[in-house]
Amino acid sequence: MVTHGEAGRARRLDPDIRREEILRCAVRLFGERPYAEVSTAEIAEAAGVTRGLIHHYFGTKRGIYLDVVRAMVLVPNLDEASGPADSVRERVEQSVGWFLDTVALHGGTYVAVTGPEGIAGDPEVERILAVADDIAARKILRAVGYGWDSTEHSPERAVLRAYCQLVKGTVREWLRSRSVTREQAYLLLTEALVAIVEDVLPAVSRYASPAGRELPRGH
Amino acid sequence: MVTHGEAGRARRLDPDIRREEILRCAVRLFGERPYAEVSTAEIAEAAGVTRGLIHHYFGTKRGIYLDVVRAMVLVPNLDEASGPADSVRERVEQSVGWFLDTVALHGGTYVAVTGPEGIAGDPEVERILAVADDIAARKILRAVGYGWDSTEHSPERAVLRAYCQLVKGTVREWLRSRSVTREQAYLLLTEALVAIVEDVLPAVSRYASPAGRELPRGH
DNA sequence: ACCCGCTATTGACACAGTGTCAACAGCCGG
DNA sequence: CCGGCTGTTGACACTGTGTCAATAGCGGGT
Repeated sequence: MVTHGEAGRARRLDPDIRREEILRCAVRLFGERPYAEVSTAEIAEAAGVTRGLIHHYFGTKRGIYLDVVRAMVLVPNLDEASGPADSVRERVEQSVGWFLDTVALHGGTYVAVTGPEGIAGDPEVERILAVADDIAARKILRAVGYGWDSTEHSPERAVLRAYCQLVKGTVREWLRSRSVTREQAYLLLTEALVAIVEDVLPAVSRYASPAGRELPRGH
Repeated sequence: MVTHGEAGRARRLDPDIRREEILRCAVRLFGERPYAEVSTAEIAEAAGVTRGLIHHYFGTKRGIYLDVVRAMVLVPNLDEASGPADSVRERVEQSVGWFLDTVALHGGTYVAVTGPEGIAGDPEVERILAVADDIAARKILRAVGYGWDSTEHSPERAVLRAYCQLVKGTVREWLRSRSVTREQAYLLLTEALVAIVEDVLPAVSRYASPAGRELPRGH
């Protein structure tokens, strides 16, 4: 069952290489099975090293999982998608199409990590996912023409972060349950985003910032 | 730190009562902290019993957590919301408004359980959440007039399940981050659902079932 | 080519938390 | 008052994580 046939002592490698190799195995395992059911011993065996080395490089099991999540969630880069497009709808369609193609590459692990089944139940994991959503939200805002200065706490960004949840849910229905086709997923995400951009964002921007109302004085 | 001042042996109670009491404590603890950081010993202490009793009633830690998730996720009952409404938009607005009010009651724990931070990484947990989403999806479909026979695998239901993710994400932005107001959340969920009902569902229904296309011959 | 130091890698240890189970003891009927 | 039923306990075994001094592979100096 050992991926690497190496039975004896592991070759002495450059730390970066070794770390990379271990991470690759961890990504695969955490994609196949939920967090609790993957032991550090298993990761070590898959990587052809001993358990001690895992902790040497990543500290704790949570530590290596955080790196796995980071690796999965920071891969997509929406910037590449922005081609020449005039209407909001065209830009939306380009972004959504590009995202679906990208996420299809990493398939299972992306779904497992972003969904509820892979998570360790750690605030740090939540933070990483939240940061990734916020980055995505900012990029989407820029892609659809709402590129002005929006703070992280602005309702515009918040709306787009919520939209990211719709995206994840849709990808799950597409890749895991296979209850919608890629075309149907594309349709759903496109129409929803168009509705958000055209109907929700303008109205939301007219409201005062909720933080500004509930916490009037700085502090 | 013991919630119940009872130091000595716990009173002999009716199993249903005891079970209920333990579950109440577990709901609170799992709402405050992520799964991994809550030990069975802690739940036992909070409930004023010993750890052995927890396992006696719920089998495993996972077992009690599953019951917590079930309790949280099956509370909302969308049927009550359907009042006299003519247009699709009115029905959508009623449903969304009712849901937001309901979920506000359970606040923290609902968000913790449905989001990625409370989960244990168990397929069973995923299944419970999926079932809850599917129930909600079916109810929404019925509420907005798509009440005909839709199988669990139908793209219509899948689209609504994905919408449930948007709902959760929005509730999180509202209750946890406080980056949107209830009105903004209401607006987002309403517009998105209207777009789904009016634009996405009709188009999705025209497509052939994805399972039918990708798995032409049964198995 | 040899040795030597650096450090990647190991194996054994300690510990926390879960799950099991026979024994105990509170409540109820006779 | 006593005997059983069963809710409840405490001790045990086990799995898996995290720590650390000891080991051994590789490169550089001579």
